[in-house]
Amino acid sequence: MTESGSKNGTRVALMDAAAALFAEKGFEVVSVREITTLARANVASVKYHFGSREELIDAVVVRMAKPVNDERLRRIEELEGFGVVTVTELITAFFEPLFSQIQNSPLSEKLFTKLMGRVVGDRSYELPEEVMGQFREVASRYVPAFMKACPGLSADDVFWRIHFCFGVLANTLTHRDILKKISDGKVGDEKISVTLKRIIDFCDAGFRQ
Amino acid sequence: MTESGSKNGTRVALMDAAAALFAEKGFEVVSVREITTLARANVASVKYHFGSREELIDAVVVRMAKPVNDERLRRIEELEGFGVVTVTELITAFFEPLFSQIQNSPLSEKLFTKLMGRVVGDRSYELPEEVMGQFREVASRYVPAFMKACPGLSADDVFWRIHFCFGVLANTLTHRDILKKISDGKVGDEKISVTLKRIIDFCDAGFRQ
DNA sequence: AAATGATTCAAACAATCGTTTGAAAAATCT
DNA sequence: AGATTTTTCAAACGATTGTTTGAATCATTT
Repeated sequence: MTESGSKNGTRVALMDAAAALFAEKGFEVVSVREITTLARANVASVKYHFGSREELIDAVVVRMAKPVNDERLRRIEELEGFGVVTVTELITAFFEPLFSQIQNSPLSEKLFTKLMGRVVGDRSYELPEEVMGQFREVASRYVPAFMKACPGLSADDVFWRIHFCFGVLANTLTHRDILKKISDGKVGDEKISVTLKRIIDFCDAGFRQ
Repeated sequence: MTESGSKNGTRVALMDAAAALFAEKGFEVVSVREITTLARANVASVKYHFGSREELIDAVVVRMAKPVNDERLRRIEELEGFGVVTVTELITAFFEPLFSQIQNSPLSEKLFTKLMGRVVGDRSYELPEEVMGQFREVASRYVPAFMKACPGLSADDVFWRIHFCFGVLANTLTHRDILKKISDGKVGDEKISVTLKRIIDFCDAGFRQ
């Protein structure tokens, strides 16, 4: 047996435990022993199933990112089939796939969201090459589409604004709970789909200025 | 001698070295020995001058944040003296003070910017209580001002959009170098004042929608 | 110059880190 | 059933972590 059969109990338990801890604390500050303890597995199981701590992180990140980038490609293909594409449509097609797997995830909505924020925004570790490749492909499709949708803008402007959209997204997903603090608990309780709508509207207005 | 005389050589050398390393790598992943080595000081000097690693981080963060929040208060006071205040003015008054000390800093513009991004955006460590207090005071002045400047918006909307502005700011400052990568080196070389103008324009449009 | 206080230093502290070992246990195959 | 492979496990590996010690050195004061 080599791949994702039904009896990979420990393997997925490790990934699930790691995902929950990474979401809460960040990739760099979670120890192998924390993960194995939460997963009720032996310390050595990480080395056995993944090779190293770093490769466990990679596996968790790939599991999060792969379906996202796949659907991003699917959606822009669909969009461009219809002819003219607007900035609003591009931003939506780029952001919405982030949550397509939220139901299939072993994580709660809160943790899923937080981990996704770290995956797209935390650059204190290096993205696995597999994800980098996916992202390069996504970028090669979306960047020209943004250019075409904004004929008045220079390449500089487009790149910067895409970067800003990333910022809004990553920070909001990772630190959605902070809003409750700075608003004395009055703001911040809503489903991620509602928040995503806010994010898209904000980025859309910022992008189109 | 107790405070900031001329012969606090080691103390400020430690803070400068720590600041540079925190900027490059983040607060959590820099060891005391890295800091003392860069500062050409003994390992024990951190304990002697600051008490602990955590308190050294606090000292560095306070040194960054104090002048920022002071000038934020000064500027909103000045603004409100003139009567009606616009969103654009508020965002500008909130963002520009981030770089008022960039010339006085021992760090390069690049590192200063990156560290400032981490100070405002990295929540993997707890802000020192002193900075939290400053920030609560700043928020108590700016949030109502934003409310008043946007009479049509609910409190929820205002809080969320302020949060989004934070996201753009923190992510852009911390990861300004990433833009060079994703644009194949064609975009990303400009003074921080130019980038700040972009950020303010983006946030302004996003806020006012 | 002698005394006092502030600072530096090499060395070691206990704790934790990711990783490795080799044998026991479990599952699978012949 | 026996043989073989896969998986688990307790224990220990060397390296690194933040912190602590106590004596040596420096600066300042009496």
